[in-house]
Amino acid sequence: SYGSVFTHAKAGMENVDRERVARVVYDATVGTPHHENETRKERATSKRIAAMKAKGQGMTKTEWETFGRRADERARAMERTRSGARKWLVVDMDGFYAACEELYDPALKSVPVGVAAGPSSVLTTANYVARKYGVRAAMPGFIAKKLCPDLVFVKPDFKKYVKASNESRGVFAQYNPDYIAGSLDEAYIEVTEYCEKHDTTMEAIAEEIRSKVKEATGGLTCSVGGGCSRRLAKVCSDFNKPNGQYILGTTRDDILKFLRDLPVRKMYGIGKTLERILNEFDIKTCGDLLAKRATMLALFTPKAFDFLLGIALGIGTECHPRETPEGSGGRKGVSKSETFKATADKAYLDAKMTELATEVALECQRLNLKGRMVAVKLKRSTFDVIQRQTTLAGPTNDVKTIVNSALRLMRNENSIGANMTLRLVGA
DNA sequence: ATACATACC
DNA sequence: AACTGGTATGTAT
Repeated sequence: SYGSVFTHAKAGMENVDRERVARVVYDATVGTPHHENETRKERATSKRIAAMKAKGQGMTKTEWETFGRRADERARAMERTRSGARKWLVVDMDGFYAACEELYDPALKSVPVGVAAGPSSVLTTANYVARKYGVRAAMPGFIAKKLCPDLVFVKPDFKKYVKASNESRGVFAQYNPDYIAGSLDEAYIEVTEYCEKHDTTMEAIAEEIRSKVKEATGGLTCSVGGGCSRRLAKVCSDFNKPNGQYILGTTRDDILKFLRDLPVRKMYGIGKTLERILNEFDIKTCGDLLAKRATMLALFTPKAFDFLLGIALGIGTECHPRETPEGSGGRKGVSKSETFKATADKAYLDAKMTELATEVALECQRLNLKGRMVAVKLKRSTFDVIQRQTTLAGPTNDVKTIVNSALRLMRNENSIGANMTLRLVGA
């Protein structure tokens, strides 16, 4: 499991000794509750795969032919929506948090750095020196330390990141004030109009943005991808990372050529589990995905099929999310959760839940939002997650209502298993 | 509507 | 010994 999470290609990790990383990670974790839980989840995925395979094997030749025809029809229908008229850029800062820290302490540039709240919590970023050892974001600190004993831990300091983020956003706004901020270190910018107006190209703008961002932030580098949809621009932003750019042509031919040998895992939305499932059906690249469209139609849900076919053809929403009904809405949820030393102490858990649910209510009030549903998340010492939710009479952001609902949901579970030991609660 | 899994940064 | 936190969305019932 860890193998596929921690060793799959990430910028700066091309020459990593994957075997060593897999071994170190395994040795450090085998037998732990977390590892047991991962194994349990893997077995669930295996079951899912087995069911899909059985379904496929149970189908007659005629049924397969029908799926083949219908998959072709769907592909033709999707082709009719291909336009290629828009120009999207995605800007992604390189090793953002770590790079920000290096800005304030240049000595960090030459040593392996991991940004994490503490030496045993999870890394938010690793600098490129650390990545050579296989250390990367999302890796627990104690494993990172095993891979790279000289790793220097730096605590995250969001003030630095917000400042740099705002500086970079000042640059994006010059090209389109309606850019979409993904996170602090990522943005989607539509430059169709800008290219028209200034008679320029995505390539030229990408160069400009990279140099202006470096200037505005006092030295941070970023990578830029370009294409006719957000999805394609996004993959391209990773193609020449760090401090690089890649602009994909906008014709069908350019796109299919690019996708043919591109591993499916590179695409936004395909993670470790879906990659594993697809691999089981001999689908490794986006080209394979297109070739096996009949299999996908037969075995995946309609939504999943549309998603995968869109990836295979390189067709995705080219418009701004505000132009679609779904994208026009604002925020959909507010939550707070906290991990602590596993305990069954009801008084402690009650107090924690009260504290977190209160914060959620106050955050809703601050944002002027009301919710219709309260959900709690409990994580047992065994790492399995329990989620319970309740629908309220009407939208609210009242502290008492939210706290009481959350407590009731948690107590319901607690009364079932008297020995429930939790390591996280959230609302 | 509810429970839970997956994915992203 | 030790594996986050926040948000969104998909799947299954």
